Amino acid sequence: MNNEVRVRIAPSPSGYLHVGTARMAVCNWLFARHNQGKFILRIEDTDIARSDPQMVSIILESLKWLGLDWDEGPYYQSQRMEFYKKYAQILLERNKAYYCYCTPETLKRKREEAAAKKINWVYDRTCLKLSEQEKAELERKNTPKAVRIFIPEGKTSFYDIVYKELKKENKELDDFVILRSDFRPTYNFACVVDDLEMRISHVIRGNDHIANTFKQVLLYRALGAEMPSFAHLPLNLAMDRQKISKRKGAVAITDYRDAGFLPEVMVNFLAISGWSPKDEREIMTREELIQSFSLEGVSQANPIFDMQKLEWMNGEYIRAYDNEKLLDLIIPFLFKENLITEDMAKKKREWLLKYIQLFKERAKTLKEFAEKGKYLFTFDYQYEPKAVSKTFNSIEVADRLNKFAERISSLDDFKKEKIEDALRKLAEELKIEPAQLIHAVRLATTGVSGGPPLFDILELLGKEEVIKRIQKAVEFIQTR
RNA sequence: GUCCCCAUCGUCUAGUCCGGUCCAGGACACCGCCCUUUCACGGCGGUAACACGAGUUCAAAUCUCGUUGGGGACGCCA
Repeated sequence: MNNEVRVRIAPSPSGYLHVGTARMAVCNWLFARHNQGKFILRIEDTDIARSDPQMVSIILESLKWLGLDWDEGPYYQSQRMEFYKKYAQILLERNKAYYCYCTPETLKRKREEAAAKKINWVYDRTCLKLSEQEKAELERKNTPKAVRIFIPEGKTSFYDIVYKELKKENKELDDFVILRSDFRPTYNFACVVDDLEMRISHVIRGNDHIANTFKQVLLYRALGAEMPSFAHLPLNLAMDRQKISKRKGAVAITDYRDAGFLPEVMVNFLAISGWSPKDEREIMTREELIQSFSLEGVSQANPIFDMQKLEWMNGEYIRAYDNEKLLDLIIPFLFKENLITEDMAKKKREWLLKYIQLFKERAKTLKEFAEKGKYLFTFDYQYEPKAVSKTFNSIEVADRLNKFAERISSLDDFKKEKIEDALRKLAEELKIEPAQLIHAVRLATTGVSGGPPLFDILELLGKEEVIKRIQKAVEFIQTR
């Protein structure tokens, strides 16, 4: 099984699961599932200072939430140090790498000097030119040393599934460090060693890694190893065409979860951002995505992350969702807003299902259920100022509301049809448009001017509550 | 400063490999109409793009070159 598809997602635990990383995870996962391959999770935590174990659990949680199950791992680079040492040793023995005794301070100074003169800096190979005597002397003094790869002359090229043939002159590259003076590997080296050891068949990652890939190809060559296939995917950008960052809105996948987006929407949306199935489909099930996904269909230009389209898609999914399942997803949001108690969640399930049905066509996110329908859960709602001046514009309105309250108090069966009958009849008697009364009642009982059909709302509120609310409004109008 | 990549409606894209079927198709957003007590949903319709300039060709969104614009990378970060 040498041609088994094995892909990986390799987040670094220096932050939450970024949407960009999540998109890469989605593409890798879809590619693995499409080809009946393996999806491997590897945590790139060689930078101890910037790695946080707590972040690891958030990343795992985020991947699970998205439903991107992995077949192997998580592997931790911090626990694989012997591999990196072993491979570095091989390169050293074959003279493909050499020790560098330069201090980071010296290198930084040289780099800055070069920048000041506006010249391109590559490592000047100071330590490659060291004589045996000089080396012995440095060794005797126990000078810290890093390991650098030796970049040969020539050019390096590789075939990218998305970008086709990519090449670069080796002189543009420098002898980069592969092992730090404390023996920890650098990113490019650890990445190659692990991809090799894990028998990764396809490296699918962001196009910001193209420059790294040249270095990695050189590493594979130096090791005499066979290379995986590469596919660099375009990067999602924020609306201003810059990289998505915290300042520009939600970056962590958990932020989207907390804002009320469905995991299947995130997967669907992330999948079709930068990739298209080539037909007119956009909303696709997980199975359809797996079935149609291919790296050949990935575009080369960086797509902008379109929040409005994400919201639209979330709304589409919500509308298509089964009410029972939807309710279970919404309940946590109701808790968070303190709209219901555990007890109510159990006992008022039927009522909550009706409420869900009413707001289903109006919500773009799960969170909106808790926001738009808030007035159903609390008596402590405010009247929209604009609607007040438009609808509660005379004392007459208070009289009409009182009359309506009287009418409904005599209703035995507080069902929407009956309520509607009562209201229309009253409007006729008062010689006003039913709409006029409807708007007044809506504002009185909900505090807002729009929303689901009024009679459904009233039925849901119940007779006593509606009457109480009308009284509240009447008092409000009278004291204006 | 050096290098790499990209370029179709405001946004995501189809078409580009294998030039003619494209006075460029779909979706989001926007606008209008219908439905309607409202807000939505839904239905119908509309505005809107081949970055620019050369070249090749009977014919170019599609091929070539240049310009411009955008993105990315240049660490003992990942």
